[in-house]
Amino acid sequence: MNVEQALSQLKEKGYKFTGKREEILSVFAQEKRYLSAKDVLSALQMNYPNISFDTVYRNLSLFEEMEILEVTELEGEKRFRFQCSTTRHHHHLICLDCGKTKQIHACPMDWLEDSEEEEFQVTGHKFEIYGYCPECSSAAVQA
Amino acid sequence: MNVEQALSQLKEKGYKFTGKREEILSVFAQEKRYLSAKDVLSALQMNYPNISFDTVYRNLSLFEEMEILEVTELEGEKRFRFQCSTTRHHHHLICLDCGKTKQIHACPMDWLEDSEEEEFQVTGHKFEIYGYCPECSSAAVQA
DNA sequence: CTCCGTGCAAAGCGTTTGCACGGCG
DNA sequence: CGCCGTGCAAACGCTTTGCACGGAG
Repeated sequence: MNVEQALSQLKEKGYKFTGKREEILSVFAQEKRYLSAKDVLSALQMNYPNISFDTVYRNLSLFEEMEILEVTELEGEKRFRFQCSTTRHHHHLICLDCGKTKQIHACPMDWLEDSEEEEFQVTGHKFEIYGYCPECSSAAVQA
Repeated sequence: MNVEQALSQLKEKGYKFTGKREEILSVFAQEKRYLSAKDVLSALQMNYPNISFDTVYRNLSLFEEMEILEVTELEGEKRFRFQCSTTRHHHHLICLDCGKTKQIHACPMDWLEDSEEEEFQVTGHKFEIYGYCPECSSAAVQA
């Protein structure tokens, strides 16, 4: 997935093309890490000083719905990142400082014995590993 | 862990014994599932009609700090449950409807190849399976 | 008698929604 | 030129905090 694909997906579904939408997408395309709504707002304020939280939230929700962005909830707030892969199921190591991620292709659900979940009607799961990426952990040592 | 142990732990650390604290603990001891602050408030309002959210939150935080309760964040709100085990690491299947849980003793961290996490300084992880317990899924069918 | 625990009220934070206008298609 | 996207403002839900009083130790 890249910005062009996302934009044409918007067009297909009858959503309009706007400079703000393009820029939100390019921020995610460049950063490739988890960002909060606040992060996105700050990034957009350079070129759009009057942009509001509403617009950011509305577009983030739209992109989530269209599966252009992945979402997770971390420390009480939603974080979004560009979809790594629409086809392959995966999990992440997540840097608690900068939001950078590393993919993990193994999924614990594959290893569970069926007996473990047999009584429950399973609808989803979450597996995330938290920590600090090389850059952020070395910064922490200096501080 | 049971209510008595929790109460004596409070005493040890110099915290006072109050009827509300005891009742919050007994609610968790009886329910043995994830409850939101609102759930706890409702439960306490029977015997303490004037109890406030502040008291509930303050005590939940205290119990969390003392490791009497486990916490997770689900659908934008904190949920608490009585500590299953202070010694053995575990994960849960969680019913999204009633908060009931089923322990899973296997931990995906044990199965990961070390290479996967070598660059990150890992501080924690979350593995939860969501779904509906037998009671709640049969209720859903009827509805 | 001394703090700690509590209720009240207000504020805090992230997020959502109603409204009217302006710009994309 | 019609409707979607936007900014503004207000409201929302969950949680936290300042204050003064009352009850546990």
